[in-house]
Amino acid sequence: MKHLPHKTIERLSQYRRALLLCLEKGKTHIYSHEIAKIQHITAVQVRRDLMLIGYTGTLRKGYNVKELIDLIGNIIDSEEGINVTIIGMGNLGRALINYFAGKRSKLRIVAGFDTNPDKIGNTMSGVPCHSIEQLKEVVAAEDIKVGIMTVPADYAVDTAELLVKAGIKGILNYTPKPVNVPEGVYLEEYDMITSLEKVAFYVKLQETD
Amino acid sequence: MKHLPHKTIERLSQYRRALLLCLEKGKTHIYSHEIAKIQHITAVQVRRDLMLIGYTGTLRKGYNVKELIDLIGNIIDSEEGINVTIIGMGNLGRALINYFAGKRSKLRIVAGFDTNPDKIGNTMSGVPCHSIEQLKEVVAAEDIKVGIMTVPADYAVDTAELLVKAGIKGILNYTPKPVNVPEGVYLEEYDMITSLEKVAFYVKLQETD
DNA sequence: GTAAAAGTGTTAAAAATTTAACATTGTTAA
DNA sequence: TTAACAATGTTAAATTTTTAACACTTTTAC
Ligand SMILES: NC(=O)c1ccc[n+]([C@@H]2O[C@H](COP(=O)([O-])OP(=O)(O)OC[C@H]3O[C@@H](n4cnc5c(N)ncnc54)[C@H](O)[C@@H]3O)[C@@H](O)[C@H]2O)c1
Ligand SMILES: NC(=O)c1ccc[n+]([C@@H]2O[C@H](COP(=O)([O-])OP(=O)(O)OC[C@H]3O[C@@H](n4cnc5c(N)ncnc54)[C@H](O)[C@@H]3O)[C@@H](O)[C@H]2O)c1
Repeated sequence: MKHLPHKTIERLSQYRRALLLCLEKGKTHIYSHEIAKIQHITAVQVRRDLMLIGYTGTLRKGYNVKELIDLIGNIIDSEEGINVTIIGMGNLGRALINYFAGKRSKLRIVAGFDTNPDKIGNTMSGVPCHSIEQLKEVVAAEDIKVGIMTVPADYAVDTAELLVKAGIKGILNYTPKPVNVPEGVYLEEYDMITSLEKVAFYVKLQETD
Repeated sequence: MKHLPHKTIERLSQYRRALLLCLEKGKTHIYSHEIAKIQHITAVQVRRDLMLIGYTGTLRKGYNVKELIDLIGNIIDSEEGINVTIIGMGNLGRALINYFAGKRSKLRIVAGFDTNPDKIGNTMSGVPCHSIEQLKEVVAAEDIKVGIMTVPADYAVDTAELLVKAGIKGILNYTPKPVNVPEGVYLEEYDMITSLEKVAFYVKLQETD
């Protein structure tokens, strides 16, 4: 397996999420078309993705849920796991910490940062909130690789720069302000407004035919 | 203009966001390569998108920020605006209401719904919280077209069904549980875990070369 | 025992998206 | 005045992503 398409990476994460639910329900095997239905894609695409990662199901019984979960883990997780931090423990930051807690054993939110003195020193859902001043120090000490940005938009650019300087290798930016990172740092940005506008657009489109 | 690519729609929303910031800063014109830089894409792609919507800039001065904002609005917004509701006024729901409030004049969050009696009857950031029992009624009365789902994952499927039955035409699902909607209802799903796993994957990839 | 059915895996084709190439045109400066 | 420049707009090519086609294999039904 040399080079997985970006879209395949995303789907693998989604397949795993779906498979974990199946496992909970006691399902041991699953067909490509079942996965496809859940994800609103085609069975061919599922089979193709699995082909790319070299997984082969049992003919006529489909895929072994447990095996597949493990294989996807081998591919997208890093063995030792990855430590993550959240910058900006406001509404969204807190919601995210709460949401992520314990969701994936290989993704650990180990620290949060803020500038508000009332928040610094507290822990939220088990995650300690540090002063942003200590970013570099804590990132090094805790071997944090990924940062999630949930600071006010006006601080987005500065925060990204701080993260990069602290040695972070990946940034997930939830502020609506695009930031720049140097080569070697992976950046993902998401704005909920864009998603909502997209939905609104297609609703409008459907109405007017 | 017959058929805009899905990706172009997303980018138009992002261009507008960037342009609005420029406008605030008093910038009247902008070059394709400037927009491109902000969005981490190429200038060609920007020009191509604008070509698709039939906007023509002034040679050597670039694009008129105000004009372009208006044109993008004409394309992606609906004239009368669209009323939106949020189902599940918990951590994420509240954060979203707070975030969206007043962001786009054509996207109005006019109601929220919950099952928790302590929440029903209150308003949050000016948005009234109704009982989920009243969904159909309020959706009709307020002419709500789009629903954002932030209920616990276990209620996602039922909630989607309720929304469809109430006559909603577009759903933005932030629960990690994929749902199904009939033809004629536009569905967009987003799971933050997938984004985080993607970032983690590319960080790992970069480390191991 | 054999044919039909229902899966998987893979190669090939199609479609969507991005990138390149380049013609065109105001602007600037020698 | 005119050549160089730096931008846009557009057609064509390349790339990425999805979909189709189909060979193959086990199970099931008769
Ligand atoms: N709330 C949402 O649902 C939502 C959705 C999408 C995007 N966003 C974006 O996420 C960001 C946060 O939104 P929110 O609603 O949580 O806002 P918030 O004001 O509740 O939280 C921001 C937090 O960041 C802290 N902060 C401020 N400056 C900081 C700095 N320089 N370094 C570290 N921490 C700092 C503040 O003290 C606060 O705790 C905003 O950019 C917002 O646009 C929010
Ligand atoms: N918190 C996050 O950052 C985050 C991020 C991504 C996804 N999510 C997902 O979003 C959803 C909400 O997360 P949260 O952290 O806000 O949870 P939460 O428990 O804080 O909020 C859920 C809200 O939904 C209400 N509710 C429960 N059943 C309902 C029903 N049938 N109809 C209407 N309302 C109902 C609850 O009363 C509560 O107010 C979950 O599915 C979660 O997985 C959350």
